[in-house]
Amino acid sequence: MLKFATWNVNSVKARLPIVTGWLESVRPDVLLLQELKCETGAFPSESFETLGYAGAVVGQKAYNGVALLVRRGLSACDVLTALPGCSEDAQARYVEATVAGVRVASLYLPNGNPVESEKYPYKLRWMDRLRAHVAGLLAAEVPLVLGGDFNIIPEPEDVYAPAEWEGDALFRPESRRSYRALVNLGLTDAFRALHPGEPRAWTFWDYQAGRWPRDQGLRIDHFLLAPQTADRLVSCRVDRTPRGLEKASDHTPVVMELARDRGY
DNA sequence: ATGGTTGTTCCACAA
Repeated sequence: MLKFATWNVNSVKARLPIVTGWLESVRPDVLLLQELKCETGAFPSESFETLGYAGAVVGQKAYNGVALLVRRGLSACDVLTALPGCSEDAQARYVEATVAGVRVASLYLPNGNPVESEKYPYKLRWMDRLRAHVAGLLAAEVPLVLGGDFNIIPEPEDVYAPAEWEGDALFRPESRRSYRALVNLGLTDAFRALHPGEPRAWTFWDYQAGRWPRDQGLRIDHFLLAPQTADRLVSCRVDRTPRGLEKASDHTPVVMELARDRGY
C-alpha cells in the first residue's frame, strides 16, 4: 500500500511540533504540505529528516510555499518546481515529482479573494495553466496524484452554508466551472468516490467566528487521481483530530491509500 | 449586520 497525506499547515515553523507529532503517528509514504510561509532555505529539513522524511521544497518569504516529502526508502525524482507556462508566477504554489512510479503534485491553488481584485483573474489563469499541464500528463497516461489546497468548494454539500458563499472566490460559478473542467479531463475526486454524499467532511474551518466549535467548515483540500491511480484507490479520509489541538492550522490533513497494483 | 483569528511582517496583508 502507498499512503499519501496532504495538509495546509499555515506556517511550517509555527506548526512544527503538531506536524511532526502527527507524522510520527500516521507515517504516510508521501507527505504534501502547503502554506509553508518560509523561504526554501529556512524549511526545517532536519526535523523531518530525523523522522525519515526528505524531498522537494519550494518556498518564498512570508506567503505560500509547498513541499513534497517522502519516507526513507522512497525517492522523489524528476522534480518540477512550478507549473509550466508560469513566467508571471513568482509565487511558490506547485511542486511535482515521481515517487514509486507515481507522478505526484503538491499544489496550493490561489485563494482569489476579493473577487473584484486582480487576485481573482489570477486564480482563474492559474487554473487554466493547471488544466493545460494536467491534460498533457493524462494524454501520456501517467499515473497521477494531484493533492493539495485547491481553494475550491466543489459542490454545495462541501460547505456549511452554501448560500452565504455564493459570491466567494472559492465557490462562485466561474471557479466551480473551471474546477469541473479540470476534473472532467478524466480525474477522480478520491474522497467523494469512496464517500458519496457524506456530510460535513470538512478539511478547513476558519479561525474566526467559532467555525471550529460550531463545525462550520469547507471541503477544499482534495486528492484528484488519473484513471491509472484511481483504479488503485483503497481509502481516503479526513483526519480532523489535528484541527482540535492547541495552535492548530485552520486546515486538517486528508489521507489516501493506493494499492501497489490494480485491484481487479 | 457585525464581528470574529492567526501568521508574518513592518506600521499592513493574506487567509
